[in-house]
Amino acid sequence: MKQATTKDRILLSALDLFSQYGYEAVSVEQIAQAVGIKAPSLYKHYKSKQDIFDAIFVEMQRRYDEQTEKMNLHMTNASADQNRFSEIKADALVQEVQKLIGYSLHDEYISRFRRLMTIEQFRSRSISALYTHRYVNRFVLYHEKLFEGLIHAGVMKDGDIHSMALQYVCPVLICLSICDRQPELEMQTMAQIDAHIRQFLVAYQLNKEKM
Amino acid sequence: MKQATTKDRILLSALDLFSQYGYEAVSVEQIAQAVGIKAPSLYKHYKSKQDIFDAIFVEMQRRYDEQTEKMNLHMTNASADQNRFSEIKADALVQEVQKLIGYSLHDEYISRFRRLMTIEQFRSRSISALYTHRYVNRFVLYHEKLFEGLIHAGVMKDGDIHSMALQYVCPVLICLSICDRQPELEMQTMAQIDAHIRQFLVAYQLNKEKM
DNA sequence: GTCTATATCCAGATAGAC
DNA sequence: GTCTATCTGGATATAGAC
Repeated sequence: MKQATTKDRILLSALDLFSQYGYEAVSVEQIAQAVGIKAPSLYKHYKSKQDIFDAIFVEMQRRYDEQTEKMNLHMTNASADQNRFSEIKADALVQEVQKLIGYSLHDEYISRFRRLMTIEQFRSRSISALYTHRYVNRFVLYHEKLFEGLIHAGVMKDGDIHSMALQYVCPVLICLSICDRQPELEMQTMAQIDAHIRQFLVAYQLNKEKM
Repeated sequence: MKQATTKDRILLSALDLFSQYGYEAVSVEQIAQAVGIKAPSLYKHYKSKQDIFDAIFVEMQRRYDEQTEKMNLHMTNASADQNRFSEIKADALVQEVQKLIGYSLHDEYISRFRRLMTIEQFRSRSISALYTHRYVNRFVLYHEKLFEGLIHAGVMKDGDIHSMALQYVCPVLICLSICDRQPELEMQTMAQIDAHIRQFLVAYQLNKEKM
């Protein structure tokens, strides 16, 4: 575990500023100031302002891949997740989702990068597509598979799995976006996620006694 | 019905450019060029670039109020909506939602302003709050009231109305944001909204025969 | 109300000393 | 690897002719 280099600190400061004000609105001098150096010194680490922006994307892609790899280990056998779900203890499920959301909200790289993506999403096709994939479809697709298995296992009511996945995932995503925008609402938003998950289970969990 | 003045055309062009690239990234010269004049001419209509930005917000607030007033006339007696819903013909409901979404997507002011809000949402508290209210809470609150009435009328299953409203509204909002980002996905996204609404009715509509 | 010319300013980036 | 000094371009905005 090595300490953060100046190059790393520049990247994080730039990410912080870009994610709040947008790329164009932030000057190189501001970034340098946040790091505690003068603007020209910064050019020893990155060859241009655009270079810093690009480096942010490379770094976040690296972190994303790293994370995805871990998750794959955790669920190559997607059945593992299904087993966890098939008991569907509401309390445990809620806690797990909230833990993930909390991480996603408070990690200084992940949350800032998501905000950066949000405000730069209309600038290029590739960013648009990346946004939809990473912040919407990935979660929907995961839950489609999960629900498919749960229906097959007779734990969940049958239905259109894509719509069910949307109904489960989208409220969480919207709550996340609210917290990104208004961190002061985090507690009450978390409570809404709690209620949402429980209501979803009421609506879609198969009541075995009645079968 | 008077034709658009130069001042109006400046506002619309600026809105168009700001909504794609952000305020800072757009130059006054670009706006002028889009209108077909030179930058200095623009200062006869607005006293600064910031003044144009502010005028956009004033104009959109005016349009919003105008729209809201119409809707209030249409539903001061919220029961009117409940009556429409209480029959809940899926086809009609789907069509109505898709019509609203289509309008919201293709109106040259509304869609651009929503994109502008999206990319400027982190720059000030007031914009953040405005965003959450206008693009999330307004719809959730409306459907909470609606569902409350429908449950009371015995048309819909009982449950946590806030969560139910989230599950109905959020997938639509997410689909809208996808279309804002990737207009080429509009058709398939509309189909997803269709399926979502039908699935929601399956999950939450009370089956009267079984009562 | 539009233009050309111009003032002013500031940001990104480089040169070169230490 | 950091600094000061500086170059350069481009942006906002103004002045004043038509």
